[in-house]
Order: sequence, then structure tokens, then C-alpha cells
Amino acid sequence: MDSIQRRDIFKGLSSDVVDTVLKSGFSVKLDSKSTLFLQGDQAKACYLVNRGRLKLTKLNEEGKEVILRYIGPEELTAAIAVFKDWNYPVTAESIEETDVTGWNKETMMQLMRRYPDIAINLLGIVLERIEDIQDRYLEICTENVDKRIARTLLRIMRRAGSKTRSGIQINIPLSRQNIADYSGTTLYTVSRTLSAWEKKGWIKSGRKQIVVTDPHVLVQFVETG
Amino acid sequence: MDSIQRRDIFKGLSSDVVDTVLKSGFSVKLDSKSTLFLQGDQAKACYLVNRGRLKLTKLNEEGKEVILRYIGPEELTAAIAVFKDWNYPVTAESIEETDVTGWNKETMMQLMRRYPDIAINLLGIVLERIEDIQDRYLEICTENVDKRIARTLLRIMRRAGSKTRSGIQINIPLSRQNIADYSGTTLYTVSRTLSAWEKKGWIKSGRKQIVVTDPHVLVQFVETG
DNA sequence: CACCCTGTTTGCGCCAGCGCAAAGACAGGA
DNA sequence: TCCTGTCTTTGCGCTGGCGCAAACAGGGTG
Repeated sequence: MDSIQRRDIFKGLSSDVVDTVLKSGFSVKLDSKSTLFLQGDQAKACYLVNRGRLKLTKLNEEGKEVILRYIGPEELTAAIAVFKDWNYPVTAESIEETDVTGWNKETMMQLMRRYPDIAINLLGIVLERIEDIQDRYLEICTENVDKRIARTLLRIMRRAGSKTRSGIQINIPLSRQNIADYSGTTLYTVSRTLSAWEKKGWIKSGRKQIVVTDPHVLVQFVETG
Repeated sequence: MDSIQRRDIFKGLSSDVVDTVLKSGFSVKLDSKSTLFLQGDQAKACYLVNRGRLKLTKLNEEGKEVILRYIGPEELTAAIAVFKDWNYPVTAESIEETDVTGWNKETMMQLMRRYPDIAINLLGIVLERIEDIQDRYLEICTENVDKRIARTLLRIMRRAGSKTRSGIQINIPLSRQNIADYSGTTLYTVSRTLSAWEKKGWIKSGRKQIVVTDPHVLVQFVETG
């Protein structure tokens, strides 16, 4: 799934062109827990994360939330903003200090026409995202909670994990509620499930932090019963 | 959601160019219930439906199925095929006699480089699809079955409904199982739910066919409790 | 050090929705 | 016309997961 390299957006472009493109964007610095854009707002710009991390969430009418994705360094979000009068379908909020580069609608459209590779790269990125969400849609339709929680941990681990002596550490502050919002369940169920796994020695978890001590057995778990 | 017009893929192109593009594709004719491509196969081409309709489905390891989308005339599918060595993430099967135009990987890539508008249009199409699936993902995470079934009917109705004296008829043969696979539930639950709505006069249904007699009250139902 | 705030755990009861089983309904073919 | 295969309905019992409530844990702050 991570077949696409980071900084994909510039793949195939000469460094001169990359410079030009970067210069045509604008820079935004965010504290932790601040909002880059809000679901429903008129979409004005798309963004590349340079440092830090964004959380993309979506709310329904009653205020229930799901997490669609975390966007880390060298990743892009809000490609939607390139088109017409669409609104942001999600909310983007920083979960730590974050720097991003933004391009507004017209700029990005001009860039894509001048450098078709940008449009093509963007297409590749969006296609990768669609695969991810389709996979998750299938999972939530067909698999029970335990497996979905396991898949959530593995997913996030792969994109934001680092090897330590005791296992693979997830470098995002993840509360039980966050995991629930990502897996389509509740904080209670996540807590119970993680407790069970901790007893089995599959993971070690503290407040808002998780170490997957035995990734292999977790993978086994999602693949077999 | 249907803000994007059909035949979007050619938007902004002169009719000469459209001709060229169409000529560079190949034509495929399918009987009803035949497979255009299979999930997991190496992705070789993307397709535009000229006549008929495709059903896009995705299976998990245990053989459980979800329906991701129906692809009707003037709509495109398998944009994924444009890139590298990806495999089809879904299966496309005709649900009636269907004619499609296909472009293989290299051809499409050349076309996009020559006519950036094609890449841009494709991007727009894929972005629309991602919004749709994200909406559905949110729904299945946060809403109960009845609402999801209602939304499914409305969705399909909007894309494949025609006005008749008794209401809006859905022009796709939809079994209870199909609706279940689209809504993330079971055929039993769909059957019970539709029975209830039929008693209330919201819909009229026969074997594999549905007429929404009162679309307005259905909309009301999904929006309020 | 004490306090508070936020996050986590766990017991308990409940119910939405699942899924078997069996009957019923309809379409198309012979 | 009857028969067969597919689709649909409905009764019934069960259970996975929800969600309240209440206790617990631990980091940060004054």
C-alpha cells in the first residue's frame, strides 16, 4: 500500500521545477491541536506537510466522528481543493507542531496544466487513498471488531512506527478514543481488546501510547481467525 | 455529489481530440453477467462504459462481498490501471449487456501527458469517488442499518432512477442481497426493513425491482431520526 | 505535596441486528 | 400447464458489541 514513495507529488520533475512549484506555494505554521481547515468550509487550498502531522476527521450530523487518515511529512492532503466550488469534506487538525506548504486553487490548476506530471502524480496519490478507504470499507462491512482494531494498529504502525528494543513503537499520541474512531467502534471495546492483548504480550500500552511488541502475531491474527 | 457531469473525462477537450482519444482505445462487448476484470488481476486497462452497466465488488478472504459502485453509461472505471504494476482492487461484472471502451496503461499515460486535461478530469472523477466512499464509510461507522439502507436506495435511485406514475423506479435489477452488500448488512435485515417500508407506503418492491413511491419521506428519514 | 484533569479500565445489563430454518412467491423453461 | 430454481419473507433465539456508571491511574501544575 505504501508502494507510492513520499514526495510523490514531485516525482518526475526536475529540481528546478520543484523549486518553482514550492515557491508558488505559501507557508503555514500550526501549533499543536489547531485546525488547518474545517469540514464544510469552502475549499481554497491543498497542502503538503513538511513537518508534524495532521489528523483528518469527518463528522456526521449528530457529531459522531471517524478518523480517515493521519497525514505525515511529505504527504499531501485536500487535493479536492483543486476543483471548482467544492467544500472540504473533512477536517484537518494538527496533532503536534506542524508546518505545511499550501497552494490555492488557481495556482495548483495552472501548475497542473503546465506540468502534467503533477496532475498525474496527484492522481496516483488519490488512487492510493481510495484503495485504502475501500479496503477499510470492506473490513468494516465484513470483519468483527477485534480484527478491525488489529488492522488499525498495523496500519498506523506501518506509517508511523519506529523500531525499539521492546517492539515497534507508534509515534503518534493515540488515545483509545482515537483508535475507536479509526476502527469504527467505541472506546470501551478498544480498551477491553487492548487489555486482552496486553495480557497476551502482543502489545504494551500506556496513556496515549502503544508499542506493538509482537507485530507478527498481530498480522497472523488478522489473516487467520 | 453528481455535480460532475457525465463524460467528464473529455471535458475541456475539442471534439477532434475526443475523436483521437476514442480511436486510441479498444472496444469490448459483454453479455450480461460476464466479468470485465477480476480483483487481484494485473491491471491492464481502464474503461469507459458506453452502454449497459457494471457492478464493482470487492471480496475479503472469506468470500464476503461488498458492492462499491455501479458504473453506468458515460462513466469510467479502473483508473487504477493507469499506474505501474498495480492490480485491480475490485471485480467488475456486467449486470446487463454492456459495451465499453478500454485504454491500456501505456496509451492512457501517453494521452494524459499529451492532453493534461485528461489527467485533470480523471483526478476530478477519482476525487468524487473518494468522497462517496468516505461518506459511506462514515455512515457505516455511525448510523444504524435502517438509515444505511435508506441511503443506499436514495443513492442508487439518484444515479439510476426514472420517474413513473407511481414514483421513482430503480432501473437496476436489485436483489435483497445486492442491497445488503451495498449497505453493509444482511439480506434478512434488508428484507425485513423493506417490508416495513412497503407497509408504510414508502416503496413498492417486487422480485429484484424497486419503486420508491415517496422519495421525500425517505430523505426525511435519513436526515432526522 | 496535593489537586485536578484527562485518559483508562471493568462490571453489568441490554438490544440491534444476525443467521438458521422453513415456508412462500414468482419467473421462465419444457 | 407444471416444475424447478431463484428470490423473498418471517419466526425465533442468540450474541457481539454498545454504553452507562463508577472506580482507577498518572502526568502536570501551582
